[in-house]
Amino acid sequence: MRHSKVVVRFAPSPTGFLHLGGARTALFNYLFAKKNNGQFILRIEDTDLVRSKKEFEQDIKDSLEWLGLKWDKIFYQSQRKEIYRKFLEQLLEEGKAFYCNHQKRAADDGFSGPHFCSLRDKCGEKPRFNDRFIIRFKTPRGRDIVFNDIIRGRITVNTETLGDFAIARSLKEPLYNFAAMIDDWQMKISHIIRGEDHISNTPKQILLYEAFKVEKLPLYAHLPLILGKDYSKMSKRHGDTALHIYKQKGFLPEAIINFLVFLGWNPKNDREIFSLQELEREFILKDVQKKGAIFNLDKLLWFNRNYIRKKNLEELIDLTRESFVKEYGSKFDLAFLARVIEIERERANTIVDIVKNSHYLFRVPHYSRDLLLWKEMDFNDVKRALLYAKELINKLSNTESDNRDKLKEVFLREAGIFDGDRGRLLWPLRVALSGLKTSASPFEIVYVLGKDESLSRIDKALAILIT
RNA sequence: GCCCCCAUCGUCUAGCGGUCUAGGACACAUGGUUCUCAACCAUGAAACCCGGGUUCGACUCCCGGUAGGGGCACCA
Repeated sequence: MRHSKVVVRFAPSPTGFLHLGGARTALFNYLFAKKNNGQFILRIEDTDLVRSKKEFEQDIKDSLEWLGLKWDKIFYQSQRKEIYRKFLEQLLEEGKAFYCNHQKRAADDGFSGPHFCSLRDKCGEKPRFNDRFIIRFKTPRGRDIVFNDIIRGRITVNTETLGDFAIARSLKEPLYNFAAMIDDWQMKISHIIRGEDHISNTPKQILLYEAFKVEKLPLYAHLPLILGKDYSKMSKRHGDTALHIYKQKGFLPEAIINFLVFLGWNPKNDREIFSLQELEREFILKDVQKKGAIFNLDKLLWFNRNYIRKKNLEELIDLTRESFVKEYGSKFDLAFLARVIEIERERANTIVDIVKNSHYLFRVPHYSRDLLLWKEMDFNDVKRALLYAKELINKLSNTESDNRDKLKEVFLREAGIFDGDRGRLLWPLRVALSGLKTSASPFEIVYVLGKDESLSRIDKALAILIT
């Protein structure tokens, strides 16, 4: 089988931050390109001067880079005005497009639907300069436009439902359907992979290809949308949609990628964890689902936990160091930080959790003395336990207190003598050290805090007991 | 209103006419492990939208309903 070169594009308009849906569209394009040794183009569709913002463009590029989706080329529609103008003039000259000065159609009170303009047959006529004219495509009437969607199969749309759609405000201001088609054509895009919300644009763009007598049309694949919990198109009211928010909340790009690709695609076996590199090999476009998928935060968190566990300590330090400094100041050394992360990573869903949950390791905790009580213990029991713990820690050699496994072994063994209920030693000790109902184990905390700080916190606990 | 798309556990999904007493993952429940939390292990509850066909046989094919989604701009 002969294949011409695969070229795909992700074509966002910089009118908002890159959101999850856009990220997934970009991902599928990227994966398809990689899988087929093709090219992945990023095309910034900034023809709408009013709504397009530099800030959003930057956010899109930053987010894509963060995810690791590198583009091979980048284009800006705002820099291609001359190209659009040339083709617009051609269409006008050939009588395939016409000027129209009809008012914007009201969409508020009941749709009148697409329409065919009464001016469509007066093609050659130049507008008088004091009228406001736009350029419409002269849509052929009563024809079925058929295309074969890679994931949906045959889709048929009759041109009667299209009407004479607008293709430009003026020769200098092309509109979406026109600019996108010209670019897809000129950039030799082989596969157009985009959201389901573009299905209705596809026949319009096909009509334009035909108008220019283009022989080889791109293939289309329309992705299902990401839905909110109530099944409607995901939007702000379903929670965060902008990708940078997820970065900020401590999600790893690996987790986002893995999660996003599984919203609609799977390898048809039980495996769920895939790196981007693995996906580049495994991804099969036609296997993507037709049905929209609901965004499920729990599953994302599960992926994220997975990838946090896969990270080595150095990587996690790099990822969190800045946040730690911001949160707790810079008065700690790297060795200490490494230990903090080592014990807190196990409980973290996000890398922000690692930072936030280790508060008690940086600050001396405050708590009420009742928290020190384990089951039927009274304060005398607590006191005995804490004094015993003090003794234990004092006896610890430096090599012992620096060894996580050794500490665990010692504490677990010693705790065993407390009437067979280790909680009688470990609970009060853990609370004395952490001030928390839930935290890492006391021996892990000793490992992080060291002997001196641990002893000092136990003394504080003993002091609370007396008051 | 018109057009298009779509339909398996709560969610993401496997299934491509008999192997389905419908499999996995997340979430949930119970038990185990355990100083707490997390993790881990075991177990459990949980689905083929409805109605017609086709067929010896339909979750799987066809048609029709219904539900859901998307689109219908001088936005992209």
